[in-house]
Amino acid sequence: MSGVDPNPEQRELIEAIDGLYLVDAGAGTGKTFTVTRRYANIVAQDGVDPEDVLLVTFTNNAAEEMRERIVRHSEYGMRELANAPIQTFHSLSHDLLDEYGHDAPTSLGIDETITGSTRIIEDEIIEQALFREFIGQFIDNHPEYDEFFTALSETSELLDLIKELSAKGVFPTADGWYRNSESHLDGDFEAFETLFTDRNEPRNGGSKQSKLRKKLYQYGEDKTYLPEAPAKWDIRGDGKQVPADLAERVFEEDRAALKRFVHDVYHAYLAFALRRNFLNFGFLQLFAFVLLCEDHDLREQLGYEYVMVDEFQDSSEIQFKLTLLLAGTNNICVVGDWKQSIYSFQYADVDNIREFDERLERFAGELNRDADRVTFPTTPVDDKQLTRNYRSTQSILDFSTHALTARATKNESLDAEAISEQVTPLTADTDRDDSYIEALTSEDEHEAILEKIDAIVDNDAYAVEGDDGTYRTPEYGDIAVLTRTRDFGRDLLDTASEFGLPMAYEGGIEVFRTDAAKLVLAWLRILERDAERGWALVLEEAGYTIDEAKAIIEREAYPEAMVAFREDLRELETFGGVARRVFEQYGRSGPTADVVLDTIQSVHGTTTFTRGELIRFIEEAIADGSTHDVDAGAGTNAVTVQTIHATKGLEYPIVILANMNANKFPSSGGSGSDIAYTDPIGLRQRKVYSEDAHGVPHVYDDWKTDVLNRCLPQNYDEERRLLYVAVTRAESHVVLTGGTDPNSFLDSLPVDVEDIDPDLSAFDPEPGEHSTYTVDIPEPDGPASYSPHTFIDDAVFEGNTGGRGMEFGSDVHEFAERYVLGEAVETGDNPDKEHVKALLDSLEGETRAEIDAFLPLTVDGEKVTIGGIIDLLHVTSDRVEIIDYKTDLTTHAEGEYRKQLSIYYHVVADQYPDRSVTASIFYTDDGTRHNITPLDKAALREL
DNA sequence: TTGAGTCACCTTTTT
DNA sequence: GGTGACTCAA
Repeated sequence: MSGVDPNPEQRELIEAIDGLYLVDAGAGTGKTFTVTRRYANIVAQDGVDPEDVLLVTFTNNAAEEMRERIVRHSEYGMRELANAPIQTFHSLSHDLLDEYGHDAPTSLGIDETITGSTRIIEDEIIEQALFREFIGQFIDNHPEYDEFFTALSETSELLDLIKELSAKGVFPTADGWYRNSESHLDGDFEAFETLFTDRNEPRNGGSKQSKLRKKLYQYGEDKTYLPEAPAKWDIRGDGKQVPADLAERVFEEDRAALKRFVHDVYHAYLAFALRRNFLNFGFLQLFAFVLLCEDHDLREQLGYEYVMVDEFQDSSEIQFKLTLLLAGTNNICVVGDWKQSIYSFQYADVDNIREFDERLERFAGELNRDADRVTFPTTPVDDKQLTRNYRSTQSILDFSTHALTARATKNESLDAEAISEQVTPLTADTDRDDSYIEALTSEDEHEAILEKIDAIVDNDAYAVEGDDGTYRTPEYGDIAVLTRTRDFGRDLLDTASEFGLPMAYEGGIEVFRTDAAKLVLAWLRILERDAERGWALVLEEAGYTIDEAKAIIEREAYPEAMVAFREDLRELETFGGVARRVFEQYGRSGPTADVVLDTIQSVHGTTTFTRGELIRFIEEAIADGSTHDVDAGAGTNAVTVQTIHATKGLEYPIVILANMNANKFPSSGGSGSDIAYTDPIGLRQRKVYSEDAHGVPHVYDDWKTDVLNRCLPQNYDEERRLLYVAVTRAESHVVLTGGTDPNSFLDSLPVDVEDIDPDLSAFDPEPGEHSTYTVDIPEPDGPASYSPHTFIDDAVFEGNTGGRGMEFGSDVHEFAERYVLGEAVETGDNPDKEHVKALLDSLEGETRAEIDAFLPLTVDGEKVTIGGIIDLLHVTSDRVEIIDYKTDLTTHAEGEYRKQLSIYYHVVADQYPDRSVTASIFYTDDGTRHNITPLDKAALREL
């Protein structure tokens, strides 16, 4: 980092405070230093207070850091700056809506209000659940859109689309689209045609077919088109190119109905969210934007005298526009580095910074169309650069620029010259340059990395700069292993632990997707009900073939040692104990096992989960891929492992960029595309709906969509920027590593790749400090009035068991089904099965079952068959509660559930005439419970 | 040697 | 859905 005095470039920026500035601040150029000094300089003026200066960051941590550093270098203290607008776009939007936004929704024709109690939904999983609830109701209320829903494979695609639209400033009003945002939905044919033509150029001087024609070879493969779809030969033509008029044929399509559908879903979801008193991050900005657009007085009153936006390459389109609405003068300074834009999946738009001038002009024009909203001149924009790098050596900086032109695939054509022209070269501040830049591949990449780390540590040749500027030999804590994927980091961590090398993972980890967690889950399932899925995994782990395992499970002739182990486990009192014992048995002692253990212990420590509930918790965690934050304890001398995304903004003396493997990095398909205006933003009907001769709905693929998708080129620019970010984290040395199938980045970077055969037989790392972990456990779902013991999935809870529940797994369900179907099935002394059998036997009338429907019931003397078994029947001495757990409203609608529960209600009420019977649906995702007023028998018969 | 067609393999990041 | 290794033909 730069010293106390700014360098000339920095000084120039610190002192240039009036006017429009676009600052290209490369990695390690002292950006935060400069921004905080500039802020101090601005507020040092007479008549300028911190309230007049808006400083936007992208994370709350960054905002706090800014605040602290400003305090150190300005006359203002922490107290005076506590309320200064140094914050993220999201928290700023939140504050604005809190104070002024009560009626903002009316501008979009929504009669709901935003209040101080409106929650911000941060957890994606929770929002998905709310959206599912919403969409279930929407489907019920809008039968006219059935055909669109039939054509969707996942309704969650709609949520993704809505979030993307809100990030791009496309909002629905009561009967149309806000301002001119509809144009985004139609796409830009000219831009599309340019792409199309480019991709349709024949190659090798005209002798080779165009990329597009080759791509269209697969046209129609694994697809079902309607008969009017053109044939493959018609699409591809017979020359080297695809017929030029294909662009028009696939682009021109009447999307009016589709737009109406998206509009209505979008608008209804906004209303639903407000009615349910929540907003997501995107909607926060959406309403803040609407508020600032509509309320001219507020905007003028608010208009900041100075605005600075840090990390501008991470901003989205709506955030750019918010910046313009928030600025009262042209004293705007945006600081960033397009080369470090790696968050497109969070709707960051790299063109905000790359094409700043053009966008500024255009956005200001759009905002000023019907009123003077941007009252300051948008030119001239003064470009500034920070080019002195205080982090890395010159050879690392030079190497890093090659990352931006590295080929992502073997045959990728990219205009290296054009890219290089956009790169502002950085100059290292240090004269010293004895950097190693190396690359290695190995059949065992993990072990090769360990060997390399061992070779680096305490090796004078890899000296690193110490705090005092002198050079010293490196230790574990100087090294970071960066990877594209979490998976690789996690596995590497386990290998390191196996060999005793101190290493710590930092960031979110999918604890329950680890092998260790899956082993614990398997044994829990075995303990619970000798579940097949548990035994299968355990037997496979022990080396049995699939056929052998099947035979063992079939005959329930489990290996003796395993049965003995199971009985051992049964003796243990806590789940933590079970997990620990399983890890001992399997020799799992690595950090991943520790995290799993910690997580399980805290789950059990903070709640009173039953074993079945714990199983379900783990199953859900696996399905969600939910992550738990893992942090290395401060001050530990261990190698750090992180994903590249997690490492942004940090620096390490030595960087090992691992997992340079095909299909992993770059990931297949690249990371998001830059095609915002040519693409009609996902607004393509993928499939067409019709009915066959029997009236059965059929879903067809839409040939135009298929072709259109193939016209859009793959874009690996962001993957290259990731590579760039990784390399520029390094201060002194860089090592790239790959496995047996290295990626083409390795081929095209100017570095020799050595294939090595690691030998760790004599490996004896110094003992380092192993890190400790903290694990965040989510609160369990469920209403407070219910003890977790009543949450028994697939269970019948009998009063006469004295309050103890029994849990039925899928094998019990299967038993129930086959029993009803009249198959000869044995309960095998399984108490659960006997219990179910008793229940089924107790039902009056002839039982019958159909495929996928296995609990036969009699209502009013008539046989009724319904699919699915009720989740919980809670029987006590004076009441019976019927509870059905739902997480998913997409397949059924609430009305359907009401019908099902009503049937149960009558059956149960008949069986227990002396007790009060209630029926309710419990939505496990948001923990709400809805009581169902049962339909009466006459109404049921109608149905 | 070059190009068209065919086929097996793999699929992420998180404020 | 995309890549790259493969086969076969010119």
